[in-house]
Amino acid sequence: MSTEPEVPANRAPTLTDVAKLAGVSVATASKAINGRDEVKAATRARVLKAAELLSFAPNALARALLGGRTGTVGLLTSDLEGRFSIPILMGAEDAFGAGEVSVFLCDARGDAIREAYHVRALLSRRVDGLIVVGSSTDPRPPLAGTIPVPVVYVYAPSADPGDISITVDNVGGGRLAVDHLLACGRREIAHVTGEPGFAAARDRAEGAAAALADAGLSMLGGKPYYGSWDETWGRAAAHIVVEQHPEVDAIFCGSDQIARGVLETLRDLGRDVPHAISVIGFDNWDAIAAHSRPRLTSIDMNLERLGAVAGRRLFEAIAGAEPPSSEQYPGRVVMRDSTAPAG
Amino acid sequence: MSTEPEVPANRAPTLTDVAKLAGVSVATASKAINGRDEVKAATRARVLKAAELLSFAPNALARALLGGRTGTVGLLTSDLEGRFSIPILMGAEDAFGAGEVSVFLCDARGDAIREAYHVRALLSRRVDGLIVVGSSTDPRPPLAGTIPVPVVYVYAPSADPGDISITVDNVGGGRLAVDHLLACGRREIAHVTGEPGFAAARDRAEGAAAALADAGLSMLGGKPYYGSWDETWGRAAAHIVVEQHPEVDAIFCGSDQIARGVLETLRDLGRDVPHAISVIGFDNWDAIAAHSRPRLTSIDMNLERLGAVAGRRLFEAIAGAEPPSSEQYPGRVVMRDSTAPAG
DNA sequence: CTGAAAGCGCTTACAG
DNA sequence: CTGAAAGCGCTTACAG
Repeated sequence: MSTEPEVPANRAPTLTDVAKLAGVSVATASKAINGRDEVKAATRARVLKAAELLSFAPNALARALLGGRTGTVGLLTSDLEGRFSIPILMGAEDAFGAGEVSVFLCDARGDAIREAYHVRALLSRRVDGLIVVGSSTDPRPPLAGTIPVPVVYVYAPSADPGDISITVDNVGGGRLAVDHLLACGRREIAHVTGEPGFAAARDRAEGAAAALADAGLSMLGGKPYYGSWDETWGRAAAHIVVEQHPEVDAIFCGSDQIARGVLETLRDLGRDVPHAISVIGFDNWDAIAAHSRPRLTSIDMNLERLGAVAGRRLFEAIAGAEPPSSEQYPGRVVMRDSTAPAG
Repeated sequence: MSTEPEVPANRAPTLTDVAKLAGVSVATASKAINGRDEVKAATRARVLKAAELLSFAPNALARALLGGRTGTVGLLTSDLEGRFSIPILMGAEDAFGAGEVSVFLCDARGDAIREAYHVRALLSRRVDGLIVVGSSTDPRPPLAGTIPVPVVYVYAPSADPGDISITVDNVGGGRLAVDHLLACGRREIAHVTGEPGFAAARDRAEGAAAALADAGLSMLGGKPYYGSWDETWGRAAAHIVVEQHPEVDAIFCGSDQIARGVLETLRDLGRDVPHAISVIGFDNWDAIAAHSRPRLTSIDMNLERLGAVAGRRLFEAIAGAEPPSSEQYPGRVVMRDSTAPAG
């Protein structure tokens, strides 16, 4: 007849194949491979060599079927395009990737139906937990239905205060920006920002106002210049501010794109940035901030850390730890060349 | 004694629970749930109601253990940060998400060790296939080791021509850009681009040169102005080009960031864009292209489609179709305000 | 049309 | 120290 190969070519080698090749039972092979210490050294060596020979990789599905835990989590984003999701996602992936956890990525595209569909699929794959990444800092509705595994919301908090949400401290971020300008000796500070419909805009403005109040000052014009998040508004707003308040010596912008527009207009007007007028942005978006003239000082919200924290909290919750409560994280100032003491 | 609940509270309901509640065998419950037609309508109804009642979701792991296929694929990126990966990833996620396939996301961070580690993990989770997303268009080494499932490389081709690679046609993209400028009646065309160490730079330049040659023209200065991919180089290069070739009437830029810098310098110099000089970029990066002055015409490489194609090809390969061969996809011109006929 | 039995690849008490 | 047996949750021939 034909020669009988130890292992059929067309399928992944199983523990049975390894055991056969090593001349032991599957039970023993299992113990050897998993480093249990009730195995004679010589036996273990034989098993490991056999596994090596067959490039055996234990079937994680079979394992999961037993253990209860699968070592997988779902990462649910509502908007991959938005650049805020990406660093968060990287942070989370990193927090897990270091361990034994694999991450399912699902983009709901901002659609509740798609989201529900994805959740269903993830649950049927028996993920150990879920991370929900929002695309704005506004609260979002909690996941529909009863979710039998821990869930951590990140960036956008869940509207249900009972849920675990890891968010950015935008009020603190606004404070940070203004405190930096104050440290540069600025007193006549305007705030140009995005749409007031966004919590991010309102929160940053609130923080800015509070920092100014603490210094006995108020915002130039008495309130923020609300508009949109882009450069076009930044350019227009700079014209308005300079005209209405020629004494302006600093502008805190709600985004780097706005700041970029402000910078361009100030350049067109021949204003000296950073000395006559200092400008600080928000987001620390490298592509925008690192190549403007001058290069833009900005607030970085440490989104990658945020993702990593979310990953760790989920991990803890899965491990059955005390359900962690919600947390807010502050940002930091990244100095470039658009802010400096008056000179 | 105590009341006996139909299902213990603390674990996911199983098919056995459903069967018990419906008063049938697990075999019958399975058939009912899977829509096999050897089940009496009334029985099926009872089973479905029971499943509904328990919010039963079939355990995908157990299913996969049988069927051979898991309905999962691995998406291996080398650099999530790079903005090229994201649209590709969205396209792929979309191609799969529509079906029954879930996607594992792994970021190797450009590290071969991490990559090997992730591949190992994915294989032990028995993914049905792998998509490898590169971060530049330069060929990359194929995955190490023997991979027992289909692999599709996207954006960066595998260095092994026997592998399936889905890539962007950068030569064609360079052609497209120059053809557009020629259509605008331009004849004195310079090419400012990034580092010559990148295949993307060389390929686009090659396409540009070919299109010019076809029109009986050659590049202003005889060759591309190579530099770096950022705005700073764009600004510097524009000065150089204008000085060396005052007759310049169009500049093809190897990236939108370069183009943005070029635009700024031309503005500083008082040159009328698009009429005196037309400028076209590459990448169609909205944040950069849509807010410049004037807004930038650019080549879009349709990366999301690229990802979707990769997803479909992998799908076909998994289904056992003829191993698809490698493919290259052209881009398209996205008109904004920086190119126009001379006026 | 329905159900008892075998089996997917593994791990874990439990004997020996 | 080693192995036979049961079982994780499901599906699929095979009887009835």
